Amino acid sequence: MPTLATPLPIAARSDRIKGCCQPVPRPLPAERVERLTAIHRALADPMRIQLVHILKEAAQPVCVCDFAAALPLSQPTISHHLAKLRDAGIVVSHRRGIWAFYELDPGMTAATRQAVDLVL
Amino acid sequence: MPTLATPLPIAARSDRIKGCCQPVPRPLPAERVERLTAIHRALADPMRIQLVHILKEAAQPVCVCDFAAALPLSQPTISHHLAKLRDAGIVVSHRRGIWAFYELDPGMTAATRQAVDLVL
DNA sequence: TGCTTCCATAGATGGGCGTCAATGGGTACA
DNA sequence: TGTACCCATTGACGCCCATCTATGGAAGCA
Repeated sequence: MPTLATPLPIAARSDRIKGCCQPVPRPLPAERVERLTAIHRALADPMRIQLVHILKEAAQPVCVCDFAAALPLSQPTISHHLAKLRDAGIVVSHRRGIWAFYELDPGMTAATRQAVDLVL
Repeated sequence: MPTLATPLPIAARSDRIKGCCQPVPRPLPAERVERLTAIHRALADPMRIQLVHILKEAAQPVCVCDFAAALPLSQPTISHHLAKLRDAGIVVSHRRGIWAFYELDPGMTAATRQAVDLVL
């Protein structure tokens, strides 16, 4: 039962059942954890960071072909990353003719917005 | 050469070399991208989110055995996650006797701090 | 010294993820 | 109708990661 102030002998843990030092706070709800994890997982890739950076700098929605011109990735891979960002609620897409344009989701969650703000 | 205002015919792309729509901003420096990716990758796991949550709630440094009591993970796995958080500059550890205590890194980067603030 | 306890590391394993080539669907233009 | 072009999806491959069991190192106590 180690204590920062007065560490007790190891043997003095007769009342110990689980843990040893301090009571642990109630864990975060699973749903909340899942949302936080999803946000970070979506941004835990260098190429997706670059995609978000491009979208933050752009004044207008960005065509997929421009992402392909800016990054050393094949077109399917870029499409894959953009889909990940869309599933995470970070970007939205709309087609115009044969082209697909992406922009940061205006209805982004506050937490998501705060995570995106880190990209700069 | 699609434009949002006045989309041009596909054939009208005689000057196209790479890309088609708008000029893309200069990509973020590789070092900056690496740092951002590392922060998000460190938090892109549900158990590490819980670890950070416990540390945010705790008034004192937390013993490893308390993490083990709070989470449904084996002790080596918890040690593994704590090492990941330490490598990311999120937590620091110090031993006291046979125990190891962890706390949020007081010298955390501003960006890291902002990411940790999301956990609640 | 020997025993116990706590924590970290090593090795192994299964699953998830990033990437590409190939393919398909859909739109524009002749 | 046919052709060219853009984008998304699929399948495959390789790598990283989360997890466990087993082991080792370090400190306290008898």
